[in-house]
Amino acid sequence: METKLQLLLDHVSKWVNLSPDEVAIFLQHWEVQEFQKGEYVLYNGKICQYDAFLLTGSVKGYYIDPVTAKEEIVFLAIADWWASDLESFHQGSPSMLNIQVVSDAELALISKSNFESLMRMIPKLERYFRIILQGYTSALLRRVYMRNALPARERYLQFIGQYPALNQNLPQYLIASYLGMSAEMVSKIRAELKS
Amino acid sequence: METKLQLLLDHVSKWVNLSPDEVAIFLQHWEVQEFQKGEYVLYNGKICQYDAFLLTGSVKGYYIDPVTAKEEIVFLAIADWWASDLESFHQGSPSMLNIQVVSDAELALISKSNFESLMRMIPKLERYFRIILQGYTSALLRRVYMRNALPARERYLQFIGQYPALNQNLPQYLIASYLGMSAEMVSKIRAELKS
DNA sequence: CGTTGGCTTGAGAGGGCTCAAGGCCAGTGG
DNA sequence: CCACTGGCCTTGAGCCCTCTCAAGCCAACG
Repeated sequence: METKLQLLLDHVSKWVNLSPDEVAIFLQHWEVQEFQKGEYVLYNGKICQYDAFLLTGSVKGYYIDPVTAKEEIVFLAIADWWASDLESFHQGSPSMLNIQVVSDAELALISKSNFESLMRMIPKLERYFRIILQGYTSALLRRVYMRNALPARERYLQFIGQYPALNQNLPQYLIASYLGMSAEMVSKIRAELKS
Repeated sequence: METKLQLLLDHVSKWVNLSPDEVAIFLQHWEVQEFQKGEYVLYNGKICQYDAFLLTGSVKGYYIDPVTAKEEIVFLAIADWWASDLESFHQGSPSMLNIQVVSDAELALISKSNFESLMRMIPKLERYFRIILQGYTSALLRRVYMRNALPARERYLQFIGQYPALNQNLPQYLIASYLGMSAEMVSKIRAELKS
């Protein structure tokens, strides 16, 4: 069981050093759960019970547009990424998002109470999460900028340059929505790039 | 001097309780600086030396599009908001952003070394910054979603609903860029709303 | 009172969307 | 072994939202 969490442990260890005792405590606070393609990690309207780290597979976070009834991809995640609705998780508010598994996945999950307990027992993990969130906000600002300033083709090129792994592991209609363009647009850009 | 930092202290106190001793330590780590309209807090290409909290006034963070040579607003900030390039500040990398004062402002500034020192002396501030960043990521995700899913008019309506203070204190061509639309578009939407 | 910065208004153009039809697998069941 | 199905991608036609460009207006200010 613990071995599956190695990926998460490695991730944390990039930023903070944990003693063997702390590692043991850390591991006790998590559970690993397997999800199959199509299963939901979180339904919109529900409260997000777990913060989740992806060990394998891929998931999408999306919002259903109430007018057009179409899904809008808010985030995509593969192994080594975090994937949850932080606002709902930390504030106990109903989530706006659906989180669904795109390809069979293993997730490391931590409940709110375990999260709080972990922060109390190993305060330096606050630092880890602060640093992770800093990187996340930077990435999101870039995403906003790209969406506002760049035409579809440039956005797609930036995307495949920055996240080749996402590009290879996810169907392109999800990537299109993530990038804020239609699936047809991605198809046309790809065709144009080949020539 | 210290009194000007009261706004910041109040902000922090919403999330963590500081003892009188800790408050004293906290205050020693900051400096207050006044900026006039048009002055730059950060130039792109430079390393962001300070994390900054706005006490009064307003600032804009923008990026100059290398192709069109136009400025793209990445964030807008007024009193009670944070405003810096976190990536540059924490990683010591050259900033992509310019940060410029829109209307005369007072900023609470903390250097990188003071920031690190403060985290060492009052570790629970890690928690404060983690929580602040959580809220920030949620706001950014909403912004991405809105940009992708909503037409200009709806984005503008959402904006004035959510940030009336920004709408009232900043010229509309900045708001337009922030929302990812042209200044003319905002003008037309406003005209339409009045009728 | 001329200049400058910001807002308004209108005409024309275009990037990207929608809609629709068809192609290409991979899987499933007869 | 092969038709059938569903999911995904492709291609094309037409359209619309929003942009660009241009001109004019108004208020603030030196």
